[in-house]
Amino acid sequence: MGRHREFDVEKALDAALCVFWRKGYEGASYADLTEAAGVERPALYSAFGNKEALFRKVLARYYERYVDYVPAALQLPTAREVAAHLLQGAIDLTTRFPDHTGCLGIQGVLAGSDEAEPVRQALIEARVEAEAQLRERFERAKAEGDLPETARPDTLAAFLMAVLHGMAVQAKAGFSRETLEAVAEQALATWPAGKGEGDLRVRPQP
Amino acid sequence: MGRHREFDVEKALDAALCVFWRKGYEGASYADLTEAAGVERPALYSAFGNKEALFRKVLARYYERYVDYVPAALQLPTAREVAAHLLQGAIDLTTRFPDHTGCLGIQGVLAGSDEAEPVRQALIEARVEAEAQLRERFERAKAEGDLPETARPDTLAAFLMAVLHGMAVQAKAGFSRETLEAVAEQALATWPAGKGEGDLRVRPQP
DNA sequence: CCTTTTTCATAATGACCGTTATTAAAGCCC
DNA sequence: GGGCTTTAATAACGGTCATTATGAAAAAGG
Repeated sequence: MGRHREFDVEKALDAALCVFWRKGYEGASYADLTEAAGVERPALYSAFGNKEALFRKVLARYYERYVDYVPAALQLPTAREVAAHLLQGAIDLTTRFPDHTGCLGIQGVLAGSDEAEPVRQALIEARVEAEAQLRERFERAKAEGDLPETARPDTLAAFLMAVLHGMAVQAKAGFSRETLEAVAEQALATWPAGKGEGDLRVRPQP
Repeated sequence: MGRHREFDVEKALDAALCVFWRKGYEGASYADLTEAAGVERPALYSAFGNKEALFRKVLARYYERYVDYVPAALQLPTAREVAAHLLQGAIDLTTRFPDHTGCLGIQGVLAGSDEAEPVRQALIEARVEAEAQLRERFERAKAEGDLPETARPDTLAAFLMAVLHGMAVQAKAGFSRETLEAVAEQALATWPAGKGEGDLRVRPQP
């Protein structure tokens, strides 16, 4: 029983996602959030809890709906394809929307006040977990022979994450998709070749 | 004539530098700044102007005193040495101080409120200028033959900057110096060889 | 229809933000 | 040493922050 909720929770979350993406966790105020969502303050609190809880819900949504290329990439057959797909996916994500470029997981809280420390740690943990998945995938690739015996899966994972993070910083600075694709290609040029892999380009032509 | 200033302006700037480095521009409050500097609020205002002016002074100091390895690197004889020195310098800078890791130029304002937009743009411009200097250096290297004719100086500059930014993000997340050195080595593994350059390691052993 | 329950909107909360009067203290010139 | 200038310290400024009390509006049950 009781009154029905009038606003669309999904749309409100999407609006909050955009605001956090653009301004980061601490840079986004409730004035921004309520204006974007078209919903009054108490409605956001009753629906999502406080600001940190709202951000965590938004972050989960972000990973589900925008960073879904990561699990997809991890299932590709070779380590090189995994890396190439991750790079291309990150470029798409960080440059697709002109009004909120970059990556929420990076610019959410890179540095901030003590009050934002839990959120900052949450973002770090998410990145660490992603890197661990990547390392495990490359260990498998090494076992399967599509990475050479001399390859270091942990280093490759850390390197790839560094390039991804750096491209996210550049995307937030307004870099073009073309520039980022050149960066990705250069990153892949370093990629150790497995058995019978000679073509080192991002998207091999037939 | 008039009363002499009692606090050390240089030390106050150093203190503010540390605070901004740790918490970013908007994350640092005047309560933090005055406590770190041991100086009351009005003294900071009369000596440096408002928060943005203080940050810009701090940023200039940061480049002078901490990022001085960049102009030094640009004068090295080969493009590869330039890249290697930049990578090593960034690793040193971003991991040397355990209480303020990462890079002020990155985590100062990556994303923030509208009020921080001018500072954000200033940081972007500084990075763009650094990348332009790097590109020019690599163009010279190409002309001098220590980069091959197929090399793209703009791409190499953007790639190197991406790796540097990514390492700064990782350093702020607490990554160890050893990990970052492995990342740097992997980044250099792709480096296009000039005439008679075969050794692609970061620090060649005798 | 009336009560109950939930949501809505208005507006207020205390705390902290960056910034600045205001007043007292300290040093130089005449 | 008095007048003048600059700095120091206290305390306040208006504004915005995240958060919430309050009461009206709306829907369901009995």
